[in-house]
Amino acid sequence: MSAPVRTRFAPSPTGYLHLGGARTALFNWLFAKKHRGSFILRVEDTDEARNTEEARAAIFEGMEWLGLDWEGPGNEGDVGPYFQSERTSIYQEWFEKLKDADRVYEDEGAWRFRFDRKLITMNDLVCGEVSIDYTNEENTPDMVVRRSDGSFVFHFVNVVDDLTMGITHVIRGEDHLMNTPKHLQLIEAFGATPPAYAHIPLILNSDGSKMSKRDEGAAVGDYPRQGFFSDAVVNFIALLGWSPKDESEIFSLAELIEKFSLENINRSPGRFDIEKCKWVNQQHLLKLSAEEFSAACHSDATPAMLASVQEKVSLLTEVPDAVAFYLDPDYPIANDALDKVKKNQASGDLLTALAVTFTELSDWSEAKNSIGETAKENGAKPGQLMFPLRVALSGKSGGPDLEAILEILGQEECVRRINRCTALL
RNA sequence: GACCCGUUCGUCUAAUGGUUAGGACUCCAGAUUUUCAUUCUGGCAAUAGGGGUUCGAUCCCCCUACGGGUUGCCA
Repeated sequence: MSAPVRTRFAPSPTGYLHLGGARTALFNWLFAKKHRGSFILRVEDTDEARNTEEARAAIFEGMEWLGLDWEGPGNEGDVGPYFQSERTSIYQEWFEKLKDADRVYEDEGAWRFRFDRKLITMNDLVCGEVSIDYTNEENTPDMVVRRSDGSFVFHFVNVVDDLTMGITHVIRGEDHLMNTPKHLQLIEAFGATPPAYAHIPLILNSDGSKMSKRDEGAAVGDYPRQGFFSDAVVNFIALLGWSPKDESEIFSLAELIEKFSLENINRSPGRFDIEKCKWVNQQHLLKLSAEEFSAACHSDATPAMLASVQEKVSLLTEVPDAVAFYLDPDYPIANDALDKVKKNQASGDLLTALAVTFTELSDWSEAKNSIGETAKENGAKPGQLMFPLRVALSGKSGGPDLEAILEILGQEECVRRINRCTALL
């Protein structure tokens, strides 16, 4: 019988939540949920220069937006505090243990931890068995655990926190793989049992370079205003470095929990592809009910208008543009669309005839049928009239279904827009 | 430089010691939608290179190349 799973995400407040960090958080969260364990958020705010209120808020806001709930700040459990800045007495206490065991020594005011000079082998849940040779002091000099100003360094606090918080699984970026033997040495010196480790591959830019703050897609905080849906972003980053091993690709959070496992995490770094991310977003948008979609849009447009564009957009930010022609009676007709209409000499006459038909129509619900009839009466195929009509009504060559446009705009407005268009031909 | 990890279509990935190496995004072409940016069908496109082991390697081993990571009194 093993202890209940406890995972953690331990970001430092840098002012934004990195996409890679978000995925690390997600994997920890998924693993904890999957095993009905706890997911702890611990803020590594020991670097005072960057540690501001806003910097901390960016983490919480990002996590909330992604829908990852945590034990930690704002939702305290019994292993707090959850800010490293409030844990110095704990570090103090654990540092004494190292002193008592004679594993640290002073060096120019700082304290160094004396490594055991041997081969350290770790058994990573993702990377498998990896060994690092600590017999060579040149390559692995004793590390500073306490600075000359009295503060403790990352490796030390990270290990003490994981131990005192009862963390069972450390899932973190591969950039920490080489840190792990150091952590293992510390844990051994404390006489404690190490957690299981799983190092996940990094996320790179689409050109393979390291993703940093200013790169496209790097900051989770940018996604909402770019029109992404949180479930879609979660879905997309889950697929970067992890695979369900079948051909499914679109999942809800609940389905992800169900399917997730550490064994299915890859070893090689993945590149961020905004196009695929948009496509995943579109798939999630398509799954929403008309009500959910229109609520997500936060738009002044009517539900009918929004419903007509739901399957036409891949980002929420495309919605205002997609419905703009409904709301603006003077919505300009795009030049390229108008040029296409002009290509067919008959367009003008067809539209003029249709304006007459529409005006005389007593039952507006018959509008769509009357298009084909009008075309035939004028010796044309329905398609030759449909396209000019679309352009006349919406000002664009593509958009919602014509029947929806007809219905939403209404008889009078449709006639007016047709006449406005023929005047330009 | 040293050490560690990795390498399947442009990208995300699946698979197996024996497959026409599968799917998805993108792109292109058809279809259908009387309109369309939806949908459907089809197409382009990959096992980094060289050695082994083996009847047979994408898969196992070695070397090289390339990519990434670590090498702080940053986290």
